[in-house]
Amino acid sequence: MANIKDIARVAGVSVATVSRALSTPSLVRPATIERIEAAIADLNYEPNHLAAGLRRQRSDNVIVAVPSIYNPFTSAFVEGIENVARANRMRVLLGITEGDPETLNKYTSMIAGKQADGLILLEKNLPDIVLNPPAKGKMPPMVAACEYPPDLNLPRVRTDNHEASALVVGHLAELGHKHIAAITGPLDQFMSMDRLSGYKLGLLRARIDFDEALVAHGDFSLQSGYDAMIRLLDSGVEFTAVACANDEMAMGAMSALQQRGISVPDDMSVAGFDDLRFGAFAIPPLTTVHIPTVEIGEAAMRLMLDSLLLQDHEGPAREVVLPHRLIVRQSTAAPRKRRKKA
Amino acid sequence: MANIKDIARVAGVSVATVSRALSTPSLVRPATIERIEAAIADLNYEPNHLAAGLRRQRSDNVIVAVPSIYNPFTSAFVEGIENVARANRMRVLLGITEGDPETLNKYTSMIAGKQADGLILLEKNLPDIVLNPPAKGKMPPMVAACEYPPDLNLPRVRTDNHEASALVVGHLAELGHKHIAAITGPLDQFMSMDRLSGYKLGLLRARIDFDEALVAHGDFSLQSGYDAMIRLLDSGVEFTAVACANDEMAMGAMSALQQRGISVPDDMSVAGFDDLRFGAFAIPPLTTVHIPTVEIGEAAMRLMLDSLLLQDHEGPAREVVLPHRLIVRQSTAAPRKRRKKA
DNA sequence: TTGTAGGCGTTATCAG
DNA sequence: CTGATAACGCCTACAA
Repeated sequence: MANIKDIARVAGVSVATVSRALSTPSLVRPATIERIEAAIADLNYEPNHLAAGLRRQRSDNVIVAVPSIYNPFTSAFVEGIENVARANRMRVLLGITEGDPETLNKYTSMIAGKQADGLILLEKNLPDIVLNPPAKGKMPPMVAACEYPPDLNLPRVRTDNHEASALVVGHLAELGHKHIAAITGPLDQFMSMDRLSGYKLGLLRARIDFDEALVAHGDFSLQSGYDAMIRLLDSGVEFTAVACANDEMAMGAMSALQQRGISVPDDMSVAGFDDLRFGAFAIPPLTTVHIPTVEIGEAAMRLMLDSLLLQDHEGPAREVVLPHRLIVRQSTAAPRKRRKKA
Repeated sequence: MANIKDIARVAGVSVATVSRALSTPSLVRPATIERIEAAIADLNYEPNHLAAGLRRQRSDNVIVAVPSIYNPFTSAFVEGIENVARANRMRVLLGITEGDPETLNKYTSMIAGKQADGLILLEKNLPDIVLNPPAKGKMPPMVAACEYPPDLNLPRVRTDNHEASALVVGHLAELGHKHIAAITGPLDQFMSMDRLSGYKLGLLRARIDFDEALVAHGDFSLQSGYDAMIRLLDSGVEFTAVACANDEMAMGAMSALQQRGISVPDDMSVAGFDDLRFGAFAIPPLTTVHIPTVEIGEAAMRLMLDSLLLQDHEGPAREVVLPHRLIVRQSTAAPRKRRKKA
């Protein structure tokens, strides 16, 4: 493979000039640039990114830490991140953790090892380095694109899960529902907790008492939504609506209802969260909260670019909150009069 | 940041020994290794991957080129690729192309530029370098994880879309359907063509005449499945079953049918393709063909690792074909007797 | 506007 | 088993 020296020789200039022609063309005479470009085309030269990176101490990669990418919710974030990265000559290194904290820690050390310049977190876990900060100024650039404890001083982008969840419950209450169940996500995630507390807030605003028996826990998967709905149904408590912590569980729940012969929305209203594309084509189409997932990814990557530009990553971190909005479709409706369930 | 020289000094050895201790510990006396490890822990040393890469002329990255990752089908592949990459100390660089051939070509030149060691293709397009091969031995390592023209000499992994599609149609015919429609993918993709020709093969085997009027074209999206079904319905042709080229379109089609008051499977059987998780929870649960998407990704990455080990990438390329299987759920059933549609 | 030269941090070769 | 040292290819003062 040709290198910068070869180009210099063929173009009859020094390597410095070639390097400048490539990175700061304004400093080089146009005629010289032309000769250099001809040589580059001739020799099929491609700058060695490893060598440049070693010299400049940066890899132009960001790691995205995500438990799994095999679901529409997280892959939307990643798509947004990649969009912005690509537009800024950076690359996205996929860091799948499978929820393992040790794997996550490896991603932070990859930054020290110059395999990447920063880390975007889409994970319930936090790397050790956040809890045990190293010497000042040694903190790797990090951005959080999901819910974390509020006292955490990290640039972050998110939506207001708390409010959004209350919004859904408000919608259900407005329709006239008095007994509104919830299917939550795994409670070791801040996002799930936020959505659950939003559910409680929604009840409070509607002056409906919270009833522990109406809360079932899932893990955000279709199957867990199905299972949670079956448990709710079998428990014998009365309810006419259910607010699910994401669309997948809502669709799982609808599947369970259909199997039990309970009609949505006539006998049961179901609401989701996230606005996956599948929800619009569910049967019936799913009422949900739109979360701008791709945009969150884009904003996260922009925050990362900012961090990379800044000298130190100390000081109060920026927080970007993106708007959600309720999307009412046909899976929610007013409850039937005096409906009783076995 | 500490470097190998610092470690060498603190441990009282030469840099060569440190390097060996890290990469080939068997060549170093255990006691020496211990001293080195102590120094590494002391100084919080992390090997500089850029420097190592420059020296060894490899980045330990693979690019995966994919039109978009924001859908369950492609993200499953990528998940599989990452799984195997991670287990082999390699990283996945996300290369989203948005279907743009120029972006794809950039990914091939990134290999020349040592940003990555190889390219895994999950794209309908082929990079120019495949069609205009450079000098012998200069071909970057590539693996195809999707359908391409059969004469293409690239290591590849796939399923038999042709047979699988015929299998679905066979299932429908066996149920007694005589008028089986098809909703295809975009016909500029080999995969769509394969699935379409499999549909024709299935008809042939069932001794059913092919009818152009029963074929509607989509683009693999939910919306396009919905639209295609509406077109089919509005065209006035008679049919009692539809084989869709993927699950998303099948679910879009079911949504259209529901809206038109046509019952699945009583009035219309619907079959999908891919076995997305959503299909199992669709209403009714979707009959489909299981494609081992994650496994295909894993196999593709293994093929890539093999390519990287081999000196030259010439000679006949390996092909791995993974098995599919029909999954019969409730969206398909025998047609109603003497059913007529307006 | 251009050239010279000293690293960036490793690995690998060659001696010992 | 260990050490000295020459690359790997580029960038960037500093000089001209």
